[in-house]
Amino acid sequence: MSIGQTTPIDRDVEPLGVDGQALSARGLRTRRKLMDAAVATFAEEGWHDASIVKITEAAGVAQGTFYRYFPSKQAIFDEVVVDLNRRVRQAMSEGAATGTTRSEKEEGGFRAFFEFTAEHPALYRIIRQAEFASPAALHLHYDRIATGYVDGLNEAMDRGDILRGNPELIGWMLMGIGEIVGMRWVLWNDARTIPTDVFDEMMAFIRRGLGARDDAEVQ
Amino acid sequence: MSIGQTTPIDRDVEPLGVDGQALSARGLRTRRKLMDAAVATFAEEGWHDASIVKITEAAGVAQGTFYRYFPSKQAIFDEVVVDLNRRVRQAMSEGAATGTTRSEKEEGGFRAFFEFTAEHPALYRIIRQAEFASPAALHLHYDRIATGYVDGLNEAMDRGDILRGNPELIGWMLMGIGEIVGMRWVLWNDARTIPTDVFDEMMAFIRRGLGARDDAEVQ
DNA sequence: TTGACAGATGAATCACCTCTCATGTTAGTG
DNA sequence: CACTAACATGAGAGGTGATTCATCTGTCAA
Repeated sequence: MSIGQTTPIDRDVEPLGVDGQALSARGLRTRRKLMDAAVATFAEEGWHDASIVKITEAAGVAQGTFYRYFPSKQAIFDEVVVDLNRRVRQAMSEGAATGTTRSEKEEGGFRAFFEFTAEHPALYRIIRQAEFASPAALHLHYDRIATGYVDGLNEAMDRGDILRGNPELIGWMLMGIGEIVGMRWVLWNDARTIPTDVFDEMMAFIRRGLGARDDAEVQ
Repeated sequence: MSIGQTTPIDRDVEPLGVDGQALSARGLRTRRKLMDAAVATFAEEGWHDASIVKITEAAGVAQGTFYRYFPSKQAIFDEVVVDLNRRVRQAMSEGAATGTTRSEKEEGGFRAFFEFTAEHPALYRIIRQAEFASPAALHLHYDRIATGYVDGLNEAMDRGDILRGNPELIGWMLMGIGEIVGMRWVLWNDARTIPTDVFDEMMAFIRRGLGARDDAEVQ
């Protein structure tokens, strides 16, 4: 892969109850219901208005049940961020893997990102919350995505496919472009995906910025 | 100016009290104290933790006084966003005006943006809040900055200084790059300004992306 | 100096929140 | 089929928040 996720996507660990005990199948099911409800509720209502009452209502469990699985509202929020981050990187990685040429792979990652944005607007809304709700989770989210770009960029530079430069900076710039274009043309348009002409021009800008040479089959 | 604010910066209107009455010099002073306190408090504590109690305490007035000037917490937040937006665009516009060549002007706007970010971290923190606290204000913030780019980009295209393309898209991409690079290298580094090498490489990436021809005196 | 009114006050209201806990329920095992 | 450990419940304890309002104070024109 050229420019996309190459670092392996971290796997879920089987979660425990607050008491540190392993969970039964039933417990696991309840915990998942709470996670799903939390994603939806945080995305719709925001950190503060997403109360435990609303989350547990959406999950169809009692308030007390929440505290069998998460020590606090903060804890479930952090886990939601990590979970969404893992999923978007997974999607980008898979998107990049579909192409054969360097350029196709590059585009595949971006396209996957925009599709994920369209299907999970929660990602955006929750990440923006994280500035205050959980700065550490926010940091981690951006860092992990940027890091995902670095290996691919280094390889592309080694092959002479793009100009040599600071891969971290380039990774962050690509992320910034993707984020703002996704917000403007996917989220705000309430679109299933980004308009073709916008996507194409964006990719052309990026290719010129990277100093990309013409396409070549990768590997 | 080439790529920077060209649309005139909207001026403040003299504000009124909640009852619609004009304010005396004393009232104006109190209102300003509340605005300043609100910027600082929203930036430090976030939308929800920035209570009216804390804002009025920071301003040195009683809780009740707040409601003589703002009908609600929401109202002062919106006004804070509009105010910061006006100030950052002002700064970018002035930064762009210092250069003589197209390229210098282009850089001047970005540099001013990063300096503003370093001096007023509140902008970032408050804008991210706005996703939930005031989506309309968020929308307006980004739209106004993007619009500011459009005229400059159109002129540069007409002169043949940069490749022809969708100026709105380009404006948004530049904004996305500035925002994320500012977050990573100014805010997170707690830096007085962006490192030179990062800034230079960012500008080089942008110039290539724009398809900029070599420098020429503007006008 | 005084009258009038804009400006300022802060206790009180009502709403809602997180988190705890004593108690009830479920499901799988011997 | 009884037992028991894991699971689930929801009422409330203990807080905090936005907003209102009856009342007081400062200022300035006459």
